[in-house]
Amino acid sequence: MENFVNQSPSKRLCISDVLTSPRKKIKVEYGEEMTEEEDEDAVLAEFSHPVPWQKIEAEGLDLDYALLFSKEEADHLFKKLEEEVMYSTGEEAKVQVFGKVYNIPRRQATYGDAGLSYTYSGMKHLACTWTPTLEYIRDAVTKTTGHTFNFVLVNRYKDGQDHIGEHRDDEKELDPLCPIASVSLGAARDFVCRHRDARGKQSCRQIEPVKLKLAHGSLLLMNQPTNTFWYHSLPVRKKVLLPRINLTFRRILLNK
DNA sequence: GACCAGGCATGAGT
DNA sequence: CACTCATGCCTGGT
Repeated sequence: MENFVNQSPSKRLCISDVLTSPRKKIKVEYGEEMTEEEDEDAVLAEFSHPVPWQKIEAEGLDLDYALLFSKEEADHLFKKLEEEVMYSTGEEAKVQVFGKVYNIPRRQATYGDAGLSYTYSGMKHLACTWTPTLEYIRDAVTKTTGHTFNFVLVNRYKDGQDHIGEHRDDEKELDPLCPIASVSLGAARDFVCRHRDARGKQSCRQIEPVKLKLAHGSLLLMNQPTNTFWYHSLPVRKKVLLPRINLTFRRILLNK
């Protein structure tokens, strides 16, 4: 546990904890200065309260972590997603690894702008049209980060047995200028990142893995060039008994 | 018992 | 064409 990144909320905020909002930089301290611009825009104001971001950096790794939703709002969003999201079944829920076909150890769904599709792990997935709750969360992420997204991959882990193995989100069809924004709802889960050169028996480098606990209502931004050099996974955690829903918002390049 | 790292030995993508 | 490498499970260590 000792090499987990310290995510204690009591962490003292400092001047470097600054977020670039769509319109301007917002100081992190509470008792923020409200500008005329924000005053006018109630919708923006809803999510432009100072979010205390935590920057997580290592060689070739650049993450931003924050709590985006209160417990109450996150509870509500989780419940709505449980009602709205329809997950893949049958062939769409299988994956081929080392020549063998398996059912994926989680439930998965793809939503996004009309006509979009996303290919990963050799499978092409057509996006369903956005649900109201997915649009709401997407817009909250956009207001907080200044990035727009046209696609979301939904992963539901029913308990600590459900998981995802080490991989990179390095698909060619992703817009390299846009980070992947990962929203967590439900049970907190460990999230492990490993540098590509520190994997395997004859790994050429000794680089410590970066471990995070992704909390209910949190947002993790995976900035460039993280996905070029670092693999990430959500390992099995036998003691976790409750479900978690993860939304990874992405920008897919058109006409690809 | 929980967790982790390595092996897998086929096949798709570049 | 000759590579690289895998969003999975299993096994044997700690």
